[in-house]
Amino acid sequence: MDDVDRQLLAILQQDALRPYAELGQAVGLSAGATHERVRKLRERGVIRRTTIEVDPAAIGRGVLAFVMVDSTKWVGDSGDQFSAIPEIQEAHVIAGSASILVKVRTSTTEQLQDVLRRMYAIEGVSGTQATVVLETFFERPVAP
Amino acid sequence: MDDVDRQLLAILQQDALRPYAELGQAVGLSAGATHERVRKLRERGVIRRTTIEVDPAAIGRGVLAFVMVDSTKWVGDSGDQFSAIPEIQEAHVIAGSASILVKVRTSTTEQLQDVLRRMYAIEGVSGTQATVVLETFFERPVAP
DNA sequence: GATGAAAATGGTGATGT
DNA sequence: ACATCACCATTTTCATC
Repeated sequence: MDDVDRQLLAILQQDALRPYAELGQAVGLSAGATHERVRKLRERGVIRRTTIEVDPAAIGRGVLAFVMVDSTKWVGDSGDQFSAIPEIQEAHVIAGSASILVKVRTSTTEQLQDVLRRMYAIEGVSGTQATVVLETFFERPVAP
Repeated sequence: MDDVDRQLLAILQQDALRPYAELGQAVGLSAGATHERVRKLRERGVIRRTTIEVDPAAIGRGVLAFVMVDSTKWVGDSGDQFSAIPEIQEAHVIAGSASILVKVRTSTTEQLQDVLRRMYAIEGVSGTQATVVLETFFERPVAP
């Protein structure tokens, strides 16, 4: 993980389809050497996968909300329960007054309400506190 | 935006490097037609870009926190101020008691503290409430 | 590790239905 | 809007340094 690797990651985050020849030119390496670098980054798991960024509004997910989930029981291993709700994009165990923080995307606030209902059905969940997003300033990849 | 488009998006989210021939086979189209579909999805902005998913811990961003930011002034157009802090991965204007919610990734909690310090320097910011993530259940693309 | 070139593969565009 | 095909850029591998 030297500086060249970090540069490659930064470029690939912006456009993962750039030819190795161009990539190499940007970092001062041959296409072959660049290919080898990227291959190893994948192998080591630094690059988890190549994916596409989809506009949430275009696929009927225009409403974004963060929900703090309170619980009475230990919910540290109920990740699958949250994963079963497709509208939940992220779920984290947190330190603080609440237990779980989830990021939810729905098409309407009614559907958001329905997601809350389904979360209450999870064993141990005793409360939710939803925060609706009015405007997203930015969402970007982690800077290497 | 029919069902085929949604299928294509779902597959490409998992692996954006799948050949068009394979993609087409999965949805019952020729490689050429599939290529055309994907091209239009890009053109329409449904697909924003193809990118790589990087393991945060591997690039020294092992600490994840969500921070509620309180403010005394209107901060609805200070997105650039937050954007200037590279450790901030997301920033949203929210409804509720706080004004802004940001997602921060740092290598240490000391560095997290430093990010809070830099946020206080933003005009109008009057308080922060950080919630540190202990474990991430999952983070996944929005389901089409 | 990096290089450079050869071989395999998939992207791209024209044409026709 | 889709299928087929031909061409060319890119990926991928390998011998070499």
